[in-house]
Amino acid sequence: MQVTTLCLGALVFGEATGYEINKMFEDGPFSHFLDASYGSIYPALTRLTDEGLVTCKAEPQEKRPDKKVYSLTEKGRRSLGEALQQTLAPDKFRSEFLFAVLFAHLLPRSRVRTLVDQRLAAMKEKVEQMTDPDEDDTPGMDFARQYGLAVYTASIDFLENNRHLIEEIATEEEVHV
Amino acid sequence: MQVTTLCLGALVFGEATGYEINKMFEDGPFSHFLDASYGSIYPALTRLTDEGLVTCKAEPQEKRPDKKVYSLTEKGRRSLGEALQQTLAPDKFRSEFLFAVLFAHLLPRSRVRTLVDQRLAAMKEKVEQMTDPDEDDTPGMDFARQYGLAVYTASIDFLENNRHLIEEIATEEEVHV
DNA sequence: CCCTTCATATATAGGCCCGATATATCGTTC
DNA sequence: GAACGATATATCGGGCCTATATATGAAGGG
Repeated sequence: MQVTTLCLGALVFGEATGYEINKMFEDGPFSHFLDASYGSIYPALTRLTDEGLVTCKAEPQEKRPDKKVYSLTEKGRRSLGEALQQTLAPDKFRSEFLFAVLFAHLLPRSRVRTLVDQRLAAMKEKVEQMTDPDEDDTPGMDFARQYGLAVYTASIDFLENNRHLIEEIATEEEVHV
Repeated sequence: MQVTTLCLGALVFGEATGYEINKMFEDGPFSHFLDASYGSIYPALTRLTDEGLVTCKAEPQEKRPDKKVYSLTEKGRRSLGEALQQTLAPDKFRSEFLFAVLFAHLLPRSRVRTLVDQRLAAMKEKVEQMTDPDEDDTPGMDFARQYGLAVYTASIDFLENNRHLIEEIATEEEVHV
């Protein structure tokens, strides 16, 4: 699924600028399970406009670049619907943390501890972000939020209960350099 | 973290060909939390050879392309160690399934049910794959495997217990096309 | 009161990476 | 015997991320 399709999805929730769509991926409702950035969003919106899947009205602003507000067309809505009928890519999880863990026996114990602490902190922050529902969350967003909470909670529990396993196999602290 | 670094990591477990490294990402110990494919692995190995981080010995084969077996050099091992001291990228999760769920209210109920069923089946297959430890697993691999099990189990539980939430908001089955 | 930082807002260039494809052969299954 | 999958390397096209450029107002710290 390409960024163009993700942008169509973003616009289902109302008209938006490229800047606002980017925020949806950075902090907003998409941030927990999708990503896309300026380098793909702006070209995607141009392509979508060319194909008639979105419309663009430029709102002139003084001393700022024109704000380009995009809205979904009927054709765009249909196109999203079709994309959601296609086979979806399987969920994908990428973790450099687990990659590093594979080499725990080659790393100093302090480093392994730091890695676990950082991972735990990051996940706890995510949990805090996701704990309070937003008023205007759609039921789908609410489901995704709770799904995320369940997964992060399980991850935190596992890490806290099993971190000793990898910390034990790490290399002893060296007294001399 | 680039594919070159991931290849260095793969070679810590012993010498290997590009083909075998690819398998580590496709079915092997890396498959649950990393990905890389031929299009990046082969060029990476060439670059690593040029930089002296790995060595390559060609094993001639009859009626087959030469098998190129790569091994880590001392320089390569140090390079991996340094990479593991750098700040690691945060874990990333990408789910087209959750994207689709955001639009559950626009989809026919049968489609939503299919999506959930497929997701559950995929995760249960993962769990089965990960349940039995391999003899020659390193402790790090074992940890990663158990971590994965904990997360997938929690995901499955959540989905089974909450699927009704999104199935209820889906569009009623249409009797007429 | 100034300076830095952050937020708003669009856009592109460089480089990395995935997916598909090409080539060649053998073993297994239908 | 036909089709398919595994073994094995390699490249091309296109998509995407990171960093950067440009411009300004608001807010906060010193």
